[in-house]
Amino acid sequence: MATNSSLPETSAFRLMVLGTDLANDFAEHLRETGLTPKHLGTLAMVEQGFARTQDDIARLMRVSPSLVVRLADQLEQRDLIERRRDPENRRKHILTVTDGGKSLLAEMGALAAAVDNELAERLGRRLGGQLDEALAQLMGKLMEDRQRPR
Amino acid sequence: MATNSSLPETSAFRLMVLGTDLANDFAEHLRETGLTPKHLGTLAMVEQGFARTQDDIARLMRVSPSLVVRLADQLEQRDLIERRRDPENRRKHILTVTDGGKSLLAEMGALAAAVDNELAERLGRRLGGQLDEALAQLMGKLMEDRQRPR
DNA sequence: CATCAACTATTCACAGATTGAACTGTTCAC
DNA sequence: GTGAACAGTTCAATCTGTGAATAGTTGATG
Repeated sequence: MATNSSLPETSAFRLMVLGTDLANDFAEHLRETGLTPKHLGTLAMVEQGFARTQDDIARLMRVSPSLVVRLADQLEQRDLIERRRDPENRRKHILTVTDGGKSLLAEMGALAAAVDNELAERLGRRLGGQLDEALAQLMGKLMEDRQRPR
Repeated sequence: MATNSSLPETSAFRLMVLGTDLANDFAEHLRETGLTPKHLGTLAMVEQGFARTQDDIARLMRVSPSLVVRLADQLEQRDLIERRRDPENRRKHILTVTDGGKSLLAEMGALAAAVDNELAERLGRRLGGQLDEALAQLMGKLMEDRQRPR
């Protein structure tokens, strides 16, 4: 019966649909800033310590290095991040989130928290908690997997 | 403490990241066909009975009607769907998935099932099952919410 | 039944996102 | 010291996705 996997009945598909739909929500709320969910992802990865350089971002988010240049350019223009050369390895740019960046993250964090509440409401406390736990674990594993291997 | 919602620690954010990452996986596997995850979503929504017309697709996936035209064009060119006028309302195009379309869905379903297995493996049977249940409920609610309201 | 607004799909031109190739400067191995 | 690999950048080209304008269809309203 495992082989009777109608695509729409899989968790993978549902995760994709729900995730991209949520990305649309974030995109809508970011529209006025001229930023995209990828900009937000960049900001979050840096603040969280998962990424230090542009190369890290490219690997974690699976986008081309040239796109990361653009994302970083635009974030820098808006004073949301700073780029400075790594003294240890002058090829690298070390990224840091500015106060403005943290403030944007907080704002989007509030939106995310509202969504979380809606999820909890829809699923009930118990199942909602399980979802949180599962997602946290998967996210952790994803970040772990992408730390080194390309 | 609910207000100390660091964006990267929210389920909403994780759902977005994991979902879009998964969409990349699907996109990669679809690359040879020249299709995108949105094409796949269209196919799935139609087969599943959530969508009958192009307008339904636009509403469910939150994309512009003009994009749906293109998606449908390309799916039709590849004989994955059929478009025929609704006799009851000749403005509408009723969409149906062809055998070829079902075959592609099955292929992608196999990929999705493999991902599901990996999820189950990573989370353990119990938590994996909870994730499945939560996603199924959320997906159902999403489809329900988008049946009528724009 | 004539009119007009809403609905569904379409076309088109455009803005924005993303990539790959070519290049610069830097580091590291030999 | 030479050359390969690495981090970042630039540029041109492609692909996605949208909004505006349009056509045909339906339904409501007078």
